Amino acid sequence: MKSTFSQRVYDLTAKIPVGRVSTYRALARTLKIPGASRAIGNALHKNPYAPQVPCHRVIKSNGEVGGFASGTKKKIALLKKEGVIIRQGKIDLATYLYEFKIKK
DNA sequence: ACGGTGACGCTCA
DNA sequence: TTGAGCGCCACCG
Repeated sequence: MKSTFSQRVYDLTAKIPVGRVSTYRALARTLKIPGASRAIGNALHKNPYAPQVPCHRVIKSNGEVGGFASGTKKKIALLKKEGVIIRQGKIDLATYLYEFKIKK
């Protein structure tokens, strides 16, 4: 369906299951635009589908929570509630990272 | 149409 | 390992 880059980001983000997280980088790769990691953050920042799109489940590729419109602290708190254990503001990607199916 | 900004990523020192 | 710089793409004014 014709939609903007951001729209696809929201769609993928909404597919992230509870207790799991994804990275800006992973989303960009899924959209076939590996270098659009920054644009991902930009899209989620505006995120018009707030409760519908769990943008707090999207973190940086290095495991850091990254940023959040309501505050990084809030983001971490939400993730912890979801069952994600965070250490030093970092998340275990090997344990919680959710990988999307990369279309080819 | 143009330029600046931004919830990032990677390389180099 | 930590810190700083450059490059990336999409959106807003």
